[in-house]
Amino acid sequence: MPVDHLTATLSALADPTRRAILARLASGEASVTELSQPFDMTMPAITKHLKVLEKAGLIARDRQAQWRPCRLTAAPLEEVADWVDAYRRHWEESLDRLGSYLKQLQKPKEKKRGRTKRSRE
Amino acid sequence: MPVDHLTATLSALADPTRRAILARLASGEASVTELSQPFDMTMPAITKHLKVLEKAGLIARDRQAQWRPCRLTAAPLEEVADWVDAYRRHWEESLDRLGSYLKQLQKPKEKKRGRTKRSRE
DNA sequence: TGTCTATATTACCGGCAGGTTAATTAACTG
DNA sequence: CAGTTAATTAACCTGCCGGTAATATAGACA
Repeated sequence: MPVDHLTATLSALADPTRRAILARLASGEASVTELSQPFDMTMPAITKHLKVLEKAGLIARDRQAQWRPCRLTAAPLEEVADWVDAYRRHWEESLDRLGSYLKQLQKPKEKKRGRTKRSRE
Repeated sequence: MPVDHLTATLSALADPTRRAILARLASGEASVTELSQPFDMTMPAITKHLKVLEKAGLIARDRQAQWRPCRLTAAPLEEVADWVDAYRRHWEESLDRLGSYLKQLQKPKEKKRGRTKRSRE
């Protein structure tokens, strides 16, 4: 129960079962029993996972008779997207470095040795 | 030590200390002592966090004399970005719903003629 | 009413995550 | 070589997490 919103969201997402639940809910509401079908796991376990997701604000629960269907509320994911996006430059840069490293492998260097056989650019 | 790559990454990111370490490394290499400065935490604790980050492939470690500086290797974050992006439609949709709800509030001309002096909020 | 169905709650357990202190390795320095 | 600095390892504690079984609650329906 971290006050930190992002931490709560990422903790919730860190479990594969919970991600699977979200994936299922992406295609529409579902009851707890429905949600528990694909998993080799008892219902209380699923209920616990749902509580974690609910606290993170990733799902919401309705109440129709004895069913308490869940639906996806994806808003907190935007915060995750924003956070990770701040690092986009870094992973793209490393791809660039890989690219220029490969390029550098196939053409002789220009800096160190003064003027030798330079190719274009 | 989950085999699941995405799970390892998200688990690593779920800790605020580890995210702070990544943020620090985004501005350049740092030694373990440097990294531990901002935190009220002993060095072995930091070492453990670094191990988690390293297993997730989010940092790499060099070796210069008795220092073992860390640097950011952000590649795994791309997987996170891709995963969360699959849900972008869902949170944007809910924003759309909010948007049209607000719009509907301030111009009730066609469908509903209400205009019953709602309190703002 | 009683019973069936769907779900939640309680109590419990094993294991791991995150922290500590103390000891240890590794590399430089005088 | 001894001493210092940097970092890791070892041993340990504690609390939470993910699971279980058993029980309770709430609504549907005979």
